[in-house]
Amino acid sequence: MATTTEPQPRPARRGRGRPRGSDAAETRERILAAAADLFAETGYRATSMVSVAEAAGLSQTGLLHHFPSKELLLAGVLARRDEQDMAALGDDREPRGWEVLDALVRLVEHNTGREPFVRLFTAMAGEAIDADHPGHDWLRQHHRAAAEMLVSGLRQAQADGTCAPDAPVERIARVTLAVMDGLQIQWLMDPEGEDMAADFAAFARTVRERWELPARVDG
Amino acid sequence: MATTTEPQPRPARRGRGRPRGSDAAETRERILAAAADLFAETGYRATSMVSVAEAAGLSQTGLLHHFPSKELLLAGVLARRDEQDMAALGDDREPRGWEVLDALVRLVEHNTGREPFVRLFTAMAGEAIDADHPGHDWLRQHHRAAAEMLVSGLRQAQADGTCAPDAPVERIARVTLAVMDGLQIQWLMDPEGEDMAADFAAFARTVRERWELPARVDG
DNA sequence: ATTATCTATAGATCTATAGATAATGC
DNA sequence: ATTATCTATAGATCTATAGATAATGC
Repeated sequence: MATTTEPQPRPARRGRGRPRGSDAAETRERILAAAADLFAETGYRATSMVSVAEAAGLSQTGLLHHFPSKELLLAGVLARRDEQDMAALGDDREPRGWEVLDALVRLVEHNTGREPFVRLFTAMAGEAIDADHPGHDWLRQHHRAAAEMLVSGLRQAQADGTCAPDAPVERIARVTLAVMDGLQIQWLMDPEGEDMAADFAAFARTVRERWELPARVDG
Repeated sequence: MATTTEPQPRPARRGRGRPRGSDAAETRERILAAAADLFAETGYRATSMVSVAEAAGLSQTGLLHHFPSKELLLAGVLARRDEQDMAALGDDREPRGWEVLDALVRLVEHNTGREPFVRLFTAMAGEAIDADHPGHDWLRQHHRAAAEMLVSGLRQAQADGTCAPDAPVERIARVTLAVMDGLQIQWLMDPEGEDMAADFAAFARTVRERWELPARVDG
């Protein structure tokens, strides 16, 4: 069931010229929101510009005025997604030891409430593996950034003695992100049935149990 | 880089009627192999029947003779994938306690050598989340079967006392499969760089360390 | 007669360009 | 003058049907 993207009836027949009170920024945002939902459901390649235009309530050429090509539209959608991701992470951005893991747990909890957002990522993770996909670099960048955040947090925990020095931090990072991505797929297949937040939190707990050291009481 | 699917030059100009020595079964297999690779790279929806026909070395209508619609072609590809999966698991099919986990570790190792196969699954996992996708039920079935295999193995381990009775077997199953799926994405993004078999084996070890009990020595 | 292939083609798309038109902003 | 929208349309596809033709198998 498409929650978000019923093809908006264009606000009255607009006819030719520029409509009274049209707002470029607002239209752009409407387009990006519609495109994000459609790319999330059907993927980038299988989504037509016409369907995006319809969902955003303008003609296909109206859409092309704001985004001159489909590829530029994707770029816009992905950039917007990154901004939203930043906003969701908030202060959790800079890693402070084990708190990176807590931040991820909070992020997964937060994602529970924004299915279309998660769906967009999963759709991209599926189709942008192909090196020729216009979202390929974005996906690589996204993975790299997430891994670096986790690794640098864990390294910091090792530095201040709260994480075992022999913990394989890079492996832990890769597996942790794999759990996140994998649980998202399962959750999207059955959003009512699966509790991905609880599963991920439980996984995070086992990681800590395995590698956390008691904080030194010095000073 | 497409490893597998260079558009096969059709074996000489074939012209109209039935070619001498044509073999339906062999042609079908050639088609399915080509389609699997293309669906794996570009996804189902974005792959055209013409491209499949070219890769298999016949005309588009020749392809339609063997698979009367694109949807039936997908069904054929997925059925073939399941058969190959069965073959790869072999005797590991029936779960015997902790051995299910070993079987999965072996499967991941095996998958390291068949990138297109893994790619097909990941592509489907991405696009078939959409309930309208013709592969949706297959994906659900695939997940269910995998989870059931793991769960029943772990339950058996609990029954014979080698797994802690309070182990959350269903959660362990979900997280384990999530790790598999997630590592596949990372590996496909960089098949040289990532060692998904080692990562998964390490994860499997931590699961056992956490929940395995020493076998009772009775009898 | 059945089967495996092809050519020709219909009918729907799909992306993008060209150019008209009406509102905004200097 | 610039901007936001539209109509019209070109040129590529894309799936599928109709029907011809040559080999196979009874």
